[in-house]
Amino acid sequence: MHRGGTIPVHFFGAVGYGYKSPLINIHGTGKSGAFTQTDYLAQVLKPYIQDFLAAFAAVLGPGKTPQFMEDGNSAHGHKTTSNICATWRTSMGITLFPHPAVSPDMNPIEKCWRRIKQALHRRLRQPTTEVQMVVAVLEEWDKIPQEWINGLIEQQDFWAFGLKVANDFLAVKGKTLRYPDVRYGSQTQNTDPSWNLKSHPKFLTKGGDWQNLVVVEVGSFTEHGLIRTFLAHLVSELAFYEIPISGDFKLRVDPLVDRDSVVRRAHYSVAFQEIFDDVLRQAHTNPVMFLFILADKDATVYADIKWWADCIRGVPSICVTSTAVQKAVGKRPKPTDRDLRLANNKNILDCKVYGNLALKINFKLGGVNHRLAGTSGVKLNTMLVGADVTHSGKGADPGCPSLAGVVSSCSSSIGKFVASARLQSNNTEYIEDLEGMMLERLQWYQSKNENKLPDHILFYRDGVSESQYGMVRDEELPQIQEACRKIQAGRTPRSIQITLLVVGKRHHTRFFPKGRESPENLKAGLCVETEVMPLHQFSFYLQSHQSALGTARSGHYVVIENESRYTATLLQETTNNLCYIGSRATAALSICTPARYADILCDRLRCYMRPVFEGELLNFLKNNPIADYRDKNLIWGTGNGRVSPWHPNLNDRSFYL
DNA sequence: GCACCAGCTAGTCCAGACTC
DNA sequence: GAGTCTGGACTAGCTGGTGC
Repeated sequence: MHRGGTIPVHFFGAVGYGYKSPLINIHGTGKSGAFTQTDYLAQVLKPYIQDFLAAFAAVLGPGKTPQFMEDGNSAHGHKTTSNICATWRTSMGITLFPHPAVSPDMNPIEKCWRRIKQALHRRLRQPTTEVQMVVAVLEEWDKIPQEWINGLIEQQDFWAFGLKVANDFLAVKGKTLRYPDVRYGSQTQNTDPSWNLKSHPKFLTKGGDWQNLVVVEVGSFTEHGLIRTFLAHLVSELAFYEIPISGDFKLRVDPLVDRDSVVRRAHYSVAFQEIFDDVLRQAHTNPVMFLFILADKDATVYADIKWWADCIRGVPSICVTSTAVQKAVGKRPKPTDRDLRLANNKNILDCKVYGNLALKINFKLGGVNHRLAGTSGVKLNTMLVGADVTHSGKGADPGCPSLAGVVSSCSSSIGKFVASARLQSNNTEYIEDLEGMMLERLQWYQSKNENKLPDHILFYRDGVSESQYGMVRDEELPQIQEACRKIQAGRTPRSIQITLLVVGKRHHTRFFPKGRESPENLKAGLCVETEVMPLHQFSFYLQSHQSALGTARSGHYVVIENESRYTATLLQETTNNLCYIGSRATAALSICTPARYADILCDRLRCYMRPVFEGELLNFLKNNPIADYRDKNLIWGTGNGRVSPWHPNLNDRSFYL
């Protein structure tokens, strides 16, 4: 349990009919005190659980076996049978009583935790230290009467109100949409929900050459031979895709991970600029792209690198952690010459790290990796759009702006998406300057299509809950329409037809195949549009991806506007097809690509604002207008008044992916 | 009628675990 | 490297109860 807002403490306890265990104070050793599988095994399972079960068995009497239930916390190790907790339980002959995910009401211990929290809230003198909190929780645990616990187990609240949980799931009819074929180079492949590059390793269009390869090691590596091997493999791999690399500049920057974010960001900015200037002096041309190899996985360093590369220098960048380097080198077969590799395709790209890096490198150099082989279902001359908003979260200035991002394509079939972004009022989900961003996107589309505007816009809005559908319809849709009117020189009626869908991933609807004893995920392409849908809403669930672990979550798509007059079937198939155009991986995404890209763009925007989120700039910025945030040197842009923060060099690139 | 509080819901971000 | 799922912590906003 965790008592939020004051002193965080963690406990383990067990209850049963006629039984209440001692309460054990436990401590997480993971990041920020997170409780890990190792902690659970060492602090709970090994020292206590057998005694608890034996004591409970004694209470139950002969012939009855205690049932042990855990919730779905990943530290309990339920996802595989080979982790340390599962292995230990198996070796001890302990079996688990099933507990449905996201169902705290199904577990009586949750009500005990709630009782303790409520009792602590009622105390006149609140604990002010961890020791006081531990003592207080133990006192409240002791006060819980066994009769009350027995009552929880006998009769749960929803039974008392006449509600019962059905023994069976609700049966719904679904349909399976076909996997679209994808095209790499000149080859068309019949795809599964995930595929690889072994049999079609040429990209659709090649990006530029990687001139002046600059490798920057951030931090100290004990094993330099490892990086040399990794780079040799990478160069060899890229040659296979006909992406030549010239130049070879390897440099190192000392990390400043423990310093405050302002000093740290300034340090990296100076160091990287020196490297850039040095390469320019020697090679007489600008570096095309930077490859950063990070000794440690550190989100703050990553944020500083991306801020410098995107906002200051305007150069594409790729970050690889030392873990990935080790993984890649360890798995890669011994390098052979290209002819041998061509003759022996099965040895190519057997390590996903090199393959994924090749994907990133090609599209960051301006290439296009693949496209759908047949028709996507998207209407002719359509601009695909994705939009999302992210908020500052805890720890930041209460007035810290939220960040809105929009991505768009220049055609309906190729997966290249470029972006616009804005700062906006704190914790505002509604996109305040959607009109301005849509105008930018339409102008870009026009510039790429011989001055023609799209006939249709297919707009996917991410991260909006059911209570906010009205906001999207009444406040965001009119902005999109206004942008269309403006770019058509005020012409009324507009000729650009808008179809707008809200995409939701965080809902509690799950689908399972009927008649299977062991639960397993349905195949990718599952579409459900009846039974569980509201009567007067044009919406559907679509599980576009194949989930290898856990219970697959379907995307929930709600149609807010349909000026392009898509039929339900066509919109479902189109949306499913659009899950296959993501450039970063060789797999169908769980939500359609424009929405996913908008989500990724917002993650990148958070990198730029990281010093504010870390609280370092609050003295300068607290409760200041958005313009002050926008113009501050070390965050959004460089204080030169740009609306989107990144360097104009990147306006035509999918640099944020 | 107003202020305050607690409880609840729904949302976000994050860490951890896992697979390809 | 990519992707996924899950639970925990935290927050905002709404609702209903209580006291003045």
